[in-house]
Amino acid sequence: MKINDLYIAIGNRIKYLREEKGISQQDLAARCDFEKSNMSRIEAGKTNLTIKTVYKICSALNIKISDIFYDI
Amino acid sequence: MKINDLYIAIGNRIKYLREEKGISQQDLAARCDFEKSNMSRIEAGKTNLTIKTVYKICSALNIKISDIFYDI
DNA sequence: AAAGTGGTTATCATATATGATAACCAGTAA
DNA sequence: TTACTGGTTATCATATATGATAACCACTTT
Repeated sequence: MKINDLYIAIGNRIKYLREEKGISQQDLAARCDFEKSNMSRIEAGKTNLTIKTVYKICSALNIKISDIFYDI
Repeated sequence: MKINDLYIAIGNRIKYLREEKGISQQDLAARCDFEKSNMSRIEAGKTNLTIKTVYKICSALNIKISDIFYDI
């Protein structure tokens, strides 16, 4: 897998898990303490996330980090 | 879990998986195309890894990304 | 002794993730 | 119409991860 495809897969996974919880991008962003624009960037797979950011998102979604990488 | 404990847990996990494969830090670093000093820093949990770096390490160890976060 | 292996720590420059702001679009409600 | 919600994109400053180098330690081998 190419690295950009990995970013996109992670973004898609976050989007899927977020929608599963029925919350909006801006809600999730608020729970993570950052702006909705950044959440959009993340879900679009436009950034090479750090573990800290993944951790914030997982905490906000109340899931484990491994849930993000399930089947990746 | 505090964020620094997460970094340390990930570093420990990488160390464990590396030793399981019976390779040295410097070998793993070489496979990842970076210096052994950086590998030491990573295993010590002194850095907030990016996905790209995790990906390089997993590729070098021939494991899945989710293996790094197993039980974390 | 000298050389090699495995690992740690400090330091630096450079690339880039993050956090923030603003402008924008589409759809819906008042 | 206006206002609100949900999302996207561009841009910027600042913080920091990465990549690299060097010095160092302990241990083993020659």
